[in-house]
Amino acid sequence: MANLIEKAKIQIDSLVRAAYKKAAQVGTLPSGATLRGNVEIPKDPSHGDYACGYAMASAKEMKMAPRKIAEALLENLDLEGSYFASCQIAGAGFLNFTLSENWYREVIKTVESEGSRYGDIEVGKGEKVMVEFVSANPTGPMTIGNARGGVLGDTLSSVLTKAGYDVTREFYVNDAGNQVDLFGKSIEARYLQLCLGEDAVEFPDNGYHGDDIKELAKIIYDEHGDKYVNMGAEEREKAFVDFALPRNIALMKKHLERYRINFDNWFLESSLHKSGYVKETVDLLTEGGLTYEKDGALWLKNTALGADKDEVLRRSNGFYTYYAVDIAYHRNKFVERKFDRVIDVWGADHHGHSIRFKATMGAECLGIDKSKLDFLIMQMVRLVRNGETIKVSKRTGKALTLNDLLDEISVDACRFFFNAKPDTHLEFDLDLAIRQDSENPVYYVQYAHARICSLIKILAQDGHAVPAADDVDMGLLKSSEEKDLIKQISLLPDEIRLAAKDYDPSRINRYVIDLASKFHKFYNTCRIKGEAPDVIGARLKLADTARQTIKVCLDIIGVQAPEQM
RNA sequence: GCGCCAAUAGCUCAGUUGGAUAGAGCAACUGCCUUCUAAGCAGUAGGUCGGGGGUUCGAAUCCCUCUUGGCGUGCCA
Repeated sequence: MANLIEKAKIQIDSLVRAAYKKAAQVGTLPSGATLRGNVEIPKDPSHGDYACGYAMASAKEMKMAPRKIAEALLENLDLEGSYFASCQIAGAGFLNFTLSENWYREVIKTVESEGSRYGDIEVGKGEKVMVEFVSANPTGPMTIGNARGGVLGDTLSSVLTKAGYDVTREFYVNDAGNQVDLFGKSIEARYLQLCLGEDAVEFPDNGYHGDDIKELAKIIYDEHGDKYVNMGAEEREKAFVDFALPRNIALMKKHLERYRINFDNWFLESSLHKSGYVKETVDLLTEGGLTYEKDGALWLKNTALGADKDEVLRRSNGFYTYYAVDIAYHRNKFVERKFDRVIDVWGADHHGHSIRFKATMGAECLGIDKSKLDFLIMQMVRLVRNGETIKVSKRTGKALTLNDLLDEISVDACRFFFNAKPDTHLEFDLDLAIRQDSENPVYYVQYAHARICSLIKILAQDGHAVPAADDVDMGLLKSSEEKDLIKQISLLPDEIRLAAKDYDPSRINRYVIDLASKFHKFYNTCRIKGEAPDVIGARLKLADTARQTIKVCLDIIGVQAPEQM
């Protein structure tokens, strides 16, 4: 449960503070100054393992040259028994620290004792968090956009779990409202076309043109023939929706499971209507003086809450808008289910909505603390095929579905690919993705894992088991490749912290690629078989520690860690 | 028009939240397997960090402005 990086940084901070105290007592530095600045890991290894810029940051207050301050601090620095072997002054006044054996042992021992829980930290303090994601319309199959949102939401949930939050994954099912009516009308039109001929019925404006709608009509037709032709339209549409919607929802569940996403909860929009919760919520807003009527519709005074425009809550035909339902849904999340924090993973096409919606959440009468609602806005996926951008749209039915995608690309490759930084536009080149097998970085990482497994197996045959950390002489791990690998391993808990703080699970991808790279370098430089027994033990232990850490990362991303490739 | 997001090597992207000489992976070129997995490693080459101002010891990073691209601005969701 320890964040190794923080441990090291905190230790440097207290070591330097102690040094300052001593220097002030001796009189080489002015007393009473507050030491400022922070500890970092320099990107250039020749600048030490850890570095701090206290001397520069304090120069103004102490009215001394940064280098002079650094010298005074160094003179009074006592590294005895610490994680650090030495400290040097460099550049404008940086204090550069070099790690000691104590530290390397600490890392190996931490991974050994924490195992699959390595990387777990406690910043979340058990807070109840909901991550709502995918929430695709059940009127059709999930698209490539849902593939991205799915991985982001799922991986973010895993990251937050490791960061110590109590996470609930939720899928919001839009099983009511306009688009469901349109769904029914679309099936109806296809059905009647089957019964009466292509030209007998006009397809509704804005209807769903996808082949999946035709298939649904065909299934109904095959089973029931033309028995619905003479039925009243309303009754018929309802029958079709009652048949097709649960079927589509079941299919989404199945496809998401294939994609290794399992939701804790599937929340039905219709439940909010049935229980009267939508009406109750809108009434609250009216009582709070935040609504008005215009042209027969009920409006929300969202501008009074800081938004750039007002919103319709109830249309003149008496139906509630998605906006009203969304307010009710979020009131349910916070007020009824008492989540400490809610994260909605939305596409960039809902960005404007998210800003206005956040303003609405500030309405006092709702009893919600709007700062507890966060959005993870992900940019759109541009699908490219044969060098051409394909416009993704469910309405026109041209979208590539998630399930079709998984027929062509492995789940591992797909999950790894889509776990990219949320705020960049992602270009998905289908031709490239299909032949991505040996090119995809996911295989680079998996290969490292398989290599280690094989290594351990072969050495076991020679009678060399992976030793316990206490039986390893850390002093034998002295090459830069070995040290770099241990240092990389030590970063994981801090990566979890940052990924959780920034809602950026793609950090784990970058981290584990780096980790695999450090391992491959170690593997090529440091041989194991044929070395002296204590060297074999130390290196085997290091390799196994790397293996465990890779496994933890792949588990977070939802990618398999193969034992052989 | 207004709002939000972006722009870094030929391509896809990093850049530890203001730090030291801007980094990887693909693609190109050169080496390394009779020894633990070559799906790997080492090396070469590739840059006006979209343009211009400003803030300071110090800017790819913060502020202003312009350019280009994406998304939004519905009694759709």
